[in-house]
Amino acid sequence: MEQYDASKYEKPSVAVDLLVFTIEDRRLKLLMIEREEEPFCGMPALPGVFVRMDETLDETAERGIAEETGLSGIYFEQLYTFGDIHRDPRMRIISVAYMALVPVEKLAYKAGERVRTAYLEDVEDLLAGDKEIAFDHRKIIEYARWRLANKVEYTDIAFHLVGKLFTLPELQIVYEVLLGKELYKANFRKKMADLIEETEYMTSGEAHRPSRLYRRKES
Amino acid sequence: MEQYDASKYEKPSVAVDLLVFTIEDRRLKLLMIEREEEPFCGMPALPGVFVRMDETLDETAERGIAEETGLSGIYFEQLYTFGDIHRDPRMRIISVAYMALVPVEKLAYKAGERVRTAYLEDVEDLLAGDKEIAFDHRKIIEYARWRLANKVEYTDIAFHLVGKLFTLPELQIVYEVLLGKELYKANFRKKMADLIEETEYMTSGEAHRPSRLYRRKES
DNA sequence: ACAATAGTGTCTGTGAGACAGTATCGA
DNA sequence: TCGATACTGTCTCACAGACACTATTGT
Repeated sequence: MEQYDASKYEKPSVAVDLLVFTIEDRRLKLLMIEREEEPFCGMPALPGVFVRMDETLDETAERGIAEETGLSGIYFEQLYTFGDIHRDPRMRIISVAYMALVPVEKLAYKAGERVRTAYLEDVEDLLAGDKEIAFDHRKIIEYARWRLANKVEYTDIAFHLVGKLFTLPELQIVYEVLLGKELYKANFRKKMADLIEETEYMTSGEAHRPSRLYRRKES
Repeated sequence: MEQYDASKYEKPSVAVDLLVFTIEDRRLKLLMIEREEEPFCGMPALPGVFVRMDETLDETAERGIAEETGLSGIYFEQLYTFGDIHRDPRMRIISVAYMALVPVEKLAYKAGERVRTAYLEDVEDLLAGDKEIAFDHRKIIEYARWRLANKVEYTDIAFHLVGKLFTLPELQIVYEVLLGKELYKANFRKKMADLIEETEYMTSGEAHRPSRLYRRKES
């Protein structure tokens, strides 16, 4: 890095692209926007914001999430950085992709106050077929989808897609959607046993046996 | 991203920092350089290069690896992007960290022709104590160390740290060093059985039973 | 013969997978 | 009572862990 005065050279722009995932009606959904300008006008795209000089990448991501959803304090993590030269045909933009996970109730709660026109799109539908997606965002979404399926197997990431209190059938649906396959409830409960704590609460009002509510064990 | 003309604003510089790992004498080693300028003059640092406008991030990483080691075609992957505001006290530099893995024989072979003064440092020694490391490179190295230990458990990443032909005891050492614990050879061999193929070759010349050479199964 | 390392056979416990059964609500 | 979903008990099988044993080289 020595012998190189960076200020003399042309620099790329740096942006953060956001993948806000949630689960609704047993389907994985992603927050998308419809582009209203060229290039890729009219096509679905990931929401994104440019990195400002006075904020870290994580702060940029937080700001972007707040702008799109009105929410703060939700779970997010850096995904990958995409740096192909012409990924944006206008100019060189390096994009640091961030993935956020929100329980759908939180998202619904803030939907009315949303600043920009963002909508939830079914991820499997979006990726199926050859539907066009702006920029290299298809690749980004495919990578995130893959990472999500992977991480659910060896981390507790699924808990970010349910609320503070949840039933085991509800949590099981999250796992099933992310893994793309059905699980046996008996085995699922055994596997989760060490990660959760019973509460005294039960669901009610539905035409079948109520379900106990659990919380995540802190440990 | 609309309504924002990036060209009007000040932009950060983007660099690629490199973590070239190898295993030597049953220890994990990392290619480091000694800084010869302020800031952090005299301190160990990761080699790094700035991203040029006409190359992707992967190409930047390849170029950097070639500059430091003279090698091309070795395994590398993007690690994480570090974007703290003052991680470089001179100016805003966003760093995309890349991790490369090389069998030590390859590195030794090219050591004579090295362009810059880089040297191998024992990673555990480097991270132990409070030895100072330039920039936020300690954090980057710790993250890479953690990721390596993690990935060895659920990927085939360890194979990149041995040559095309290797003995099972040799491969086991790689696993043991990355995991930081000893393994039982009988169990290790069973676990590897599906991933490797016997060759007709054996080691020779050492004062004990020769060892069969294997290669990675393509499958 | 001995030191040193390579390689094998086998027992055990744990945990995933599979499935059949019981429990409890509203209608 | 019935439909629907919540929840439990238990069998099997694969595999990780542990350990004791045998094999083959150079000196």
